Amino acid sequence: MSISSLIDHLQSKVSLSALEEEHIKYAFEEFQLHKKQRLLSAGDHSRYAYFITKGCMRSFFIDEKGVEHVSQLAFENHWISDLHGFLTSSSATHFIDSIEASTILRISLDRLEKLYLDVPAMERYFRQLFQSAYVATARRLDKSLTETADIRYAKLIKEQPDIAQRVPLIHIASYLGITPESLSRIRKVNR
Amino acid sequence: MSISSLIDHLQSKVSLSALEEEHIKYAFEEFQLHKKQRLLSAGDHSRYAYFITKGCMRSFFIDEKGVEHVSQLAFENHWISDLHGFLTSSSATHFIDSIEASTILRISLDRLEKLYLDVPAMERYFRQLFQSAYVATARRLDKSLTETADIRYAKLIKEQPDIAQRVPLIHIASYLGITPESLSRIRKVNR
DNA sequence: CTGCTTTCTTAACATACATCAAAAAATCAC
DNA sequence: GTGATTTTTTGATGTATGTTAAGAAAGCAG
Repeated sequence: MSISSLIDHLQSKVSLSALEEEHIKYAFEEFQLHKKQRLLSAGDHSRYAYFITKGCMRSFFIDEKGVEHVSQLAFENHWISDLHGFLTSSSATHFIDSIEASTILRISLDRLEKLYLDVPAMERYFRQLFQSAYVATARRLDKSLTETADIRYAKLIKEQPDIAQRVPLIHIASYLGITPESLSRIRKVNR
Repeated sequence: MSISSLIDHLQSKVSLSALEEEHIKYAFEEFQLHKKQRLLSAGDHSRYAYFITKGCMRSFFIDEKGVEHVSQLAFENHWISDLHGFLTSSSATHFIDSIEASTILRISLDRLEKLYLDVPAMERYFRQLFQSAYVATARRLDKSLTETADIRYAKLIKEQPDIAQRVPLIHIASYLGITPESLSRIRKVNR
């Protein structure tokens, strides 16, 4: 069962009693996605946060010119969601698509808030998760304003070598904030 | 007393008993900074998180070429710190300077962790704070990779008109990831 | 396997912003 | 208030990356 991946992941960060595990298991629903399937569209009511137990997902938005911009790339044991919409129970600004066939666990905001009360360690887990996510994003922002694209690409691949294998160039380029043509040129030079 | 600004701010987000307020008051130390004073240098042990009750601060790092890059601009009722260093009890990557004369409350990691246990609402407060900070930073990142500097400047000033009054152009430019010369030209066009 | 679609590469040219330099304006220290 | 320092402005020129276009390569459906 895919839920045990989530339990293992949570146990690696905070400790949980058997009863607490039951509360958690009860709060999530599991489902499958095949490759390149849409999970959420901008404008949809953003009801759920998603935990990936297998596969690879991306979130992106579409600008006024109709161009896609990838905001997140996420693999196993990571969360993906339209957080702003989810946390404020409003509509999504971002799309979420699978890149590979994936197994997902989802939780609604109601259930998550209930879980914070039943399982205080979950509040701790999410405080730490958001802390780390904030620090990581702040660093990514520092770099995006400071370093040239070729350096950002080199560091990304060094930190997450998976990405080069599992994510098409077109999405990596978008994640780095450059065009596929530019990334293709960057790759050529480093070859 | 400046600590009451913090208590008011916390009460606006979570509810606190009189006893809990006492725990909080006990955990913080207050001090003053004059204009353009250094609070933390890169390489220092990053011992504290700082809450601004009055004034204006910036955090920045210095790249290999010796150029400053502003990461955060913060006013009253906001936090500023070298979060990575603070949370991992390691050394700071960023500098923190006052822009205006400021009144600051500081808390050490030890005391904060104790506070999480004595005052569970603080864990909730920080979970929500990091949640919001993460969402805001993720949006800023989306924009920095997508929009041109003149649009980012226009939106920044629209969202935080204070900044144009209280922060020198040189630091706003850096915060936007452009040179002062470029921001000066952007301002000229919109005049 | 075969045609169709998507992804990747390459090239010529365009543009946003950086760099360098220097002067004007504002702020600060005494 | 006066000179020194910092900040802002302006101009000339350079560079990283975007845009447009088109073909090559890879992946996919039947």
